[in-house]
Amino acid sequence: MTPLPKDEAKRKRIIAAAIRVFAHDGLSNGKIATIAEKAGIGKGTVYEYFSSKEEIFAAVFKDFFNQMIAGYTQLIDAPMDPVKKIELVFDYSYDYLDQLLEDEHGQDWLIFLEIFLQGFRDEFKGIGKLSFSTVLREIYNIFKPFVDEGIQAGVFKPLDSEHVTFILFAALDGISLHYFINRDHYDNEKLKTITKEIFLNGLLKPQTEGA
Amino acid sequence: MTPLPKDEAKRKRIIAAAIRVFAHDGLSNGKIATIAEKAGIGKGTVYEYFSSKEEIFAAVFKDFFNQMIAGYTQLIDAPMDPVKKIELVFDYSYDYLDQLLEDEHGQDWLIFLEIFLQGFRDEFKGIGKLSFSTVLREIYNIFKPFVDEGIQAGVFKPLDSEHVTFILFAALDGISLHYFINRDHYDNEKLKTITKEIFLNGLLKPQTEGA
Amino acid sequence: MTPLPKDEAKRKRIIAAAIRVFAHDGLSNGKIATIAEKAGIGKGTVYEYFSSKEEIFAAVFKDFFNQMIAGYTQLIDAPMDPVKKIELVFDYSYDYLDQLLEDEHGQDWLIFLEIFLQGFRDEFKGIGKLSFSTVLREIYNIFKPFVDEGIQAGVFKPLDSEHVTFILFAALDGISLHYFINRDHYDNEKLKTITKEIFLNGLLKPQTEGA
Amino acid sequence: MTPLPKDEAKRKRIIAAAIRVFAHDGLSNGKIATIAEKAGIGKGTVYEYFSSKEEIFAAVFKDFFNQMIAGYTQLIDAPMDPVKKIELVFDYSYDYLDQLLEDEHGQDWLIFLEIFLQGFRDEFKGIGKLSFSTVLREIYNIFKPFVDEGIQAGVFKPLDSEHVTFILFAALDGISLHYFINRDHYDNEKLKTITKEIFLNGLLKPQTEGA
DNA sequence: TATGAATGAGTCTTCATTCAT
DNA sequence: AATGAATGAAGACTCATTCAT
Repeated sequence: MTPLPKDEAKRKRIIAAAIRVFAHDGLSNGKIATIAEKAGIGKGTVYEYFSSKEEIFAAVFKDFFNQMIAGYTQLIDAPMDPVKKIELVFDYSYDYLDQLLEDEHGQDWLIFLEIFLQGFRDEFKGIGKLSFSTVLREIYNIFKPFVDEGIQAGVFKPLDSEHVTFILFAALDGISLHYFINRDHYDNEKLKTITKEIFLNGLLKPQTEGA
Repeated sequence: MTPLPKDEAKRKRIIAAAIRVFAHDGLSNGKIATIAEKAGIGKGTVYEYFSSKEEIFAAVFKDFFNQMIAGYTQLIDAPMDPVKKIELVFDYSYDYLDQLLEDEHGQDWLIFLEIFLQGFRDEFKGIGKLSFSTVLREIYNIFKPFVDEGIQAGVFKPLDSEHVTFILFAALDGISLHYFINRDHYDNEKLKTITKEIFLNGLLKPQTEGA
Repeated sequence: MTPLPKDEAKRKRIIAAAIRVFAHDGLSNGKIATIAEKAGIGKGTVYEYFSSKEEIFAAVFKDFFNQMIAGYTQLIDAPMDPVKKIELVFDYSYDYLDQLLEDEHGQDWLIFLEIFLQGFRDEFKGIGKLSFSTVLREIYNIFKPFVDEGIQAGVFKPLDSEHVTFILFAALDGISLHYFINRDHYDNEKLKTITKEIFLNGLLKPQTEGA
Repeated sequence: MTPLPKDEAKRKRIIAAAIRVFAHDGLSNGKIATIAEKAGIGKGTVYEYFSSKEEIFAAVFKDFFNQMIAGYTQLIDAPMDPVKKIELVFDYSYDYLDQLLEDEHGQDWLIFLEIFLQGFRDEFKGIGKLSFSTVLREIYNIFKPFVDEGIQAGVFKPLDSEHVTFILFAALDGISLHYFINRDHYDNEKLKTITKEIFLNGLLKPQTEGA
């Protein structure tokens, strides 16, 4: 029916509005009317760009991961010592969250959980438009190259890099999640230091004494 | 109002049904009618035991964490070398999930995310009956004693145990989450080994050679 | 099925409770559970005495008018000058209301309106168990004898006593109704005086001067 | 929330439908679905114009009294001898009811009682949006000017006009109420005559003989 | 006889979606 | 292309009534 959307900027505005609404109110409780309002357009117009609420969420889903992938990729791309990179990733995660939670859109981060939850469910039910697990593995693999690099260089232990990156990202994700709600009770700098202490040393090949 | 009826078994049945329904369909989409049906009772009867959908969820919330706390506490209680305990906790988590996901109630685990999400949101909005972050810290603290123990014994690095336990549990949680959806792509045994390798060595005090 | 009620006192207690509940909450909003509670019995027991909510209301209806008829009849029965009787009736109505509204059951009087309304409706729909209009005419007729008496004695104008009593009671009813809600703004004694002044003089045969 | 849609005609249709439904079925028993159906619109549309059932009733309430006030005001406004006015008011009330009850919407009048009852209750509970007693006094005061006029002119007895108008309207209201259900048993003309006979003569200053 | 736990029919209300303008 | 009024399917919750104890 609808041939194709037109105004790409408006489409973006809808997605941005949807992120905030879904994050704040949840997927079920987030209303199309609210999204339209926040996007500054009429309720009916939303349906010129997306054929259903579900499709809006799919777009949010895609957008969210694209941004995430872009963020990490950029971070990782710079030529750098693998140890430094890991440190960078952890520092970045903590600081990114701190900055995110500071401003008025702090809650936007909840969209991550919402996506996670819905992604899980859709995958389980086999109705996911995108394979959630595939998207996740795509992200894990961002980290894989520099783990490989570190192993190759003999700095990291010769572990299976696929599994290592899985653990790294999963752990990082969990820490972000918990930091999100508990950051008032913990010290950013201490967490950074200890996190790196544990993960880095866990990864590092023990120094042959005498070396 | 309702001075709570007596049939405690029926109450449990409702909670059990609610876990499955909320996990499968989400908090908003899970219908009271479905819960009643799964519990084998009439729709109205649910309201003899809980005054609202929200209250059912609160009961699920409480029940879930009590079980979780009970599970870990039991695991940790046995007198044992701190290093072994950490190994045990990680092994337990992987195996527990494997077992959980095996049977027909595999999806029940999603209730965890649902609780997480709702807990976050309620806390943000200041309407949480229970402080979600407090409950979480309660769980972190299950692990704290044996981290303390390990530090005391000079086996672990002398890090701040409060922050260490936070990181440990948060990481474990993230790993569980991701393992949940991706376990088909990763090897249980390999993950166990590598996880312990990283975390344990990260925690362990480097052996002074010659000592 | 149910052969016949047994404990007459309990039946009365139920009706008394029902009056208060229906008056306070309305016929639709008044709950059987509340009635049972106020009557100090179990919810199921109510159904041993009345087969339905509607039947309880019918009993309240009957009870209410019986009491009303008894009250006015007693007042009217005493041998007395017809003019004095009218004065008595009006005084009685104001004072009765004042006294009624004083105590904690002040709102009970609302049952009157509830009955009125329901009586109207049932009569319209032809489902009234008792003919509401018949009951009302029964009450008008309590007043008829002394209007007749007054006319006979040549004190009142020779008007049709049936229509006069209708007007008298209907007016009295309206005045009670309005006094009920507005008594704070009007002076009891002034109202009494003026009411009698208007109605009595309206009824009284003009004194032939020179008499 | 709803910035009230524009179709004022539709709003009126809903109110008109609501009057009939509430009058026929009562406030609690009158269903939104029925109102919508009678208004010829969809169930959901009702909520575009009113945010709740209660608000519909409030609108009916306001509408009803506005009409009543308008009716009496118009009647009273014409320059005329105060005695004639009272006669007019009483005649008007009887005839108005006769005409009202003639057509198919005869029952609509029951809404008056419904409003009365609800107004009472709300006022008692202190939840009335409009003060019911205030609205009533507003109506009493429509009559006050011509009572004053009559007293001033020396035609009426020098009674307190505030209390007189209260009694007049209250009595008139009661008479209307009872006439509503009992008009089949009484003669319109006779009632008119006798009513005026009683009230007018009750009010009129006795003619000084010799004058 | 008395009870209250169980029940499901019934109702308000919400909101994604449609469609006439 | 944009809009928002109209819609009805869907769902939480209430409560009169039943019935096993």
